[in-house]
Amino acid sequence: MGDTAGRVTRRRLRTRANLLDAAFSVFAAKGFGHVSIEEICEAAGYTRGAFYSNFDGLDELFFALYAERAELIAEQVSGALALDGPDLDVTAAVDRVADVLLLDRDWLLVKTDFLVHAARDPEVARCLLEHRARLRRAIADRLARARGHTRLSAVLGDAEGAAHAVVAAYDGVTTRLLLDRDVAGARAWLKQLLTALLTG
Amino acid sequence: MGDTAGRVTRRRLRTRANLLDAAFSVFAAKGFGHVSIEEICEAAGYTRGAFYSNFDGLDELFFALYAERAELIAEQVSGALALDGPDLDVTAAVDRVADVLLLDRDWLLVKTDFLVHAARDPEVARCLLEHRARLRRAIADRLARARGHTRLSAVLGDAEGAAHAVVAAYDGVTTRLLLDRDVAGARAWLKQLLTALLTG
DNA sequence: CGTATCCGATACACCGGTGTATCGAACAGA
DNA sequence: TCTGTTCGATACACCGGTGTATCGGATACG
Repeated sequence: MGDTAGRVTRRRLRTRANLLDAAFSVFAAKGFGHVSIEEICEAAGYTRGAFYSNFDGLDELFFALYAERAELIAEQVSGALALDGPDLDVTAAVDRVADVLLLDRDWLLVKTDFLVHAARDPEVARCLLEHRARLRRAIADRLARARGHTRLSAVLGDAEGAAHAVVAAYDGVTTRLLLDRDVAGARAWLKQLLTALLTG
Repeated sequence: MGDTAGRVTRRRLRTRANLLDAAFSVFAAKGFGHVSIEEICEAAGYTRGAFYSNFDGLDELFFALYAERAELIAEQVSGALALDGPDLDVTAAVDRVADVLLLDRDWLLVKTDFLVHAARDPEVARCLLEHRARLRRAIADRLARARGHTRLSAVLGDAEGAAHAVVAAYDGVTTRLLLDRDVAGARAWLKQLLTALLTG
């Protein structure tokens, strides 16, 4: 915590990372709120001593965990969006983004847990909203670049509106995937939905 | 539980209902998984004795609670769909349904908690999927009836596909509403999305 | 190497929730 | 009103997780 000027400490980083990894699995399996600190420590092969030395409590760990993974995903999405030249068709980008977004069911589980958490804590909600806004902006930019080629549906308004729709579609498909566990189907369905929305 | 042939019991029904009502508020406020049996009892004005006399545990109560409310919503939606004659335009139905679906934030919170729960328990998931399928069928029927008037977007396929899209849009907007708490905005946005999807 | 520092394991006291068994009060039916 | 049954309050034993304080071994650095 109080990193006033402490030594660099190599071991600490490893155990912290191990705890985070273990926590991810446990959270995905049982859900935040049904997980004890001890469970995580056991899964990681440490004792509570290690935990309290690295985190203030479950909430902080959960938040750190989410932030870490969310950042990772965001980078992947940005990468997938920026991949082709300035004026290729949207459908290719849609394919790549859909593949990235619906990669890992465990991540969707944790993400949804975090959503539920944020829904009850305005502070956390603001943070999540900001993160989503960043993603949305990336999408909107990409859509704007493609405007010359594919006319966007007029009902959705500008690129910002269309980006909102894309995110909504993603969230909707996520819900379905959480229930039926059909990743391939979800991807196909997401692509179809996005196509319907963007090339309407 | 073991209602072999017990007397009709009038008081029991009231306390059970009271417990369910209180549980709804508590679950909405804190989220399943952060709620103790005692909290619910306290909120309802009973002791654990009453609770264990009516339910086997938290899970059963939560399930009963969800089933009760979900049934209620389903009826309201069916009503909103059936309201007009056999061949009015979809937009009116869309308006009414959107108003019904995004009525109560607390319900969305509990519903999402339940989703998260179902996502980790195939048994529960099957039940939820069935419930969703029933709703979807009602929507598909309604859309099929309107087909003569408004041509459905070809990308979505038949009425079933379109109904899937409607549900996905609803889920997506729900997510957003959970975060920004803007009910009016969410409704407007849902209507816009559905319009874009159905009249594309 | 030596050593000052850091990290994480161990032990301890504590608390809140759980589930059950029991008993008095409320209630339906005659 | 009387009575047998049901409901729910109370009391009890119990457990699992929490957070802290302490200590020995690991680690970076001179």
